[in-house]
Amino acid sequence: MSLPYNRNDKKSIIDYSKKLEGKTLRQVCGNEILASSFSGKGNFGQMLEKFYFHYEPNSKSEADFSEVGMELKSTPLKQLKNKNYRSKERLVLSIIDYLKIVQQSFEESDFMRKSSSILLVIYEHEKGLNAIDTKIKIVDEWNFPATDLEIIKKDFETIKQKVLDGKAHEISEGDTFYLGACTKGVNKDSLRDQPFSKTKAKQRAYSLKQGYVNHIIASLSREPVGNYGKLIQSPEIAKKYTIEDIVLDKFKKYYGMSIPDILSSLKIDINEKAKGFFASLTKAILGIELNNEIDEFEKSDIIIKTVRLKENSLPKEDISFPTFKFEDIVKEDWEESDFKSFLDKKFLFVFYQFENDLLVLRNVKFWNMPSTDKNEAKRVWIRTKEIVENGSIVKLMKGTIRVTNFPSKKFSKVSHVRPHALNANDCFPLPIADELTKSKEYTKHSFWLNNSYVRDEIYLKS
DNA sequence: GCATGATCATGC
DNA sequence: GCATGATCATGC
Repeated sequence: MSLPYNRNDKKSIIDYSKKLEGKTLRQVCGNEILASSFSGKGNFGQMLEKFYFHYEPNSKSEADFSEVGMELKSTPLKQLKNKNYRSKERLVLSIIDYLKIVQQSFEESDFMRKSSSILLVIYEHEKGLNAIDTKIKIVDEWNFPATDLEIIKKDFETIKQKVLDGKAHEISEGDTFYLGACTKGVNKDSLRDQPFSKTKAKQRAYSLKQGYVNHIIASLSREPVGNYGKLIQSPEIAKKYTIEDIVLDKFKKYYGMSIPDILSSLKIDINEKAKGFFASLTKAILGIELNNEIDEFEKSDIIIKTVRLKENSLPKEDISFPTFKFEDIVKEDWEESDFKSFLDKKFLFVFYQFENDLLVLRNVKFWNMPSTDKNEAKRVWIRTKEIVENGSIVKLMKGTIRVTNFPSKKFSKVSHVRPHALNANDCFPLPIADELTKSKEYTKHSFWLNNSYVRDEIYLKS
């Protein structure tokens, strides 16, 4: 069958694909799709390959357009409340073969062979709309800039090293910066062999972090979504140093210094009372202009947490996460839960400690949660879900005092559940009315990391 | 002095 | 109007 494009000519493929922009699959190949077994309800990527590009969806180890080494990928956008578009999810690439990766260099890796050139079809996700009717917004080829590729190469080496250490089962997305190793499979529990351990490991795929996909979308649409300042100015620097090296190096100069001393040393004046004071101070130390975002952190989905330690080294506060909806948690599985997706990220902790009334910079740490502690967080999450499912939120203590059954600090050393609301009347609806109070709503709650956990496992751990 | 529940302040 | 990070109040 003759194709409407030439597989040996990259430009021909791109030109043909560009015709998708502004259209839906129904508009460009609706008749074929409706006549097929998909009947308009298939997965967007599969329909795109089969009915627009006319090849069978496959999971071969070569790129989809192997003749020109270009891989076809589609990815959804979501619209924010402020009408701006962002990537809805990470971009999942090829499966990581644990047996092969240990023998591959980055240059000859599956990642490079399949994903160094990507033809991206970016479409608008709308809840309830069939994939055949979603509007295609941007179509273009993506190649990684040299600096990003150096960072991705280091990410690849990090993943490879974990497999070499017999720790494929402990891999986490938070291990790396731009290139992640995300779980993948129909069954999330699907397990695979690894070469240097008898423990089976979850199947994982190379993936680009959601923040990195946002960066790609902004670049391709030529509509900058914000102003960015860079920590790394050239591929040569990216080759020589990791993001971690650079960040630690910038902070180290100020270890032991009080905030007023750091401010005067930086020769800047930031309002110490302002809400974003610590975020501004971090940017200033990193040499990023205050109205800019940190390019490398945005692309890496890094969460910065500033912690103020008391003189006895216990953080003054626990660390909160966004409130969860009671109606959502009962529908979620742990693997897909919002809480887990936070704990899978990479964190940058900045520790200050009180000395009398002054805060002194102690140190900074990149951190992501070890898998054993994630199991502990899972236990907290499951207990919370059970309580909401059973409608057993409130209980009586000593016959009169009302307390919640939610997992407290005593339940787990890692995490607990606590109110996070404007006041006690600031509520979310309950899927099942509370047995004791008969109420169909309850004060907004969120998951917190225990301050003692932050002290013992993040601050004090070398 | 800490755990738990409650609330505040800011900025988008 | 609400999310988010920060802080307060009380009782053990």
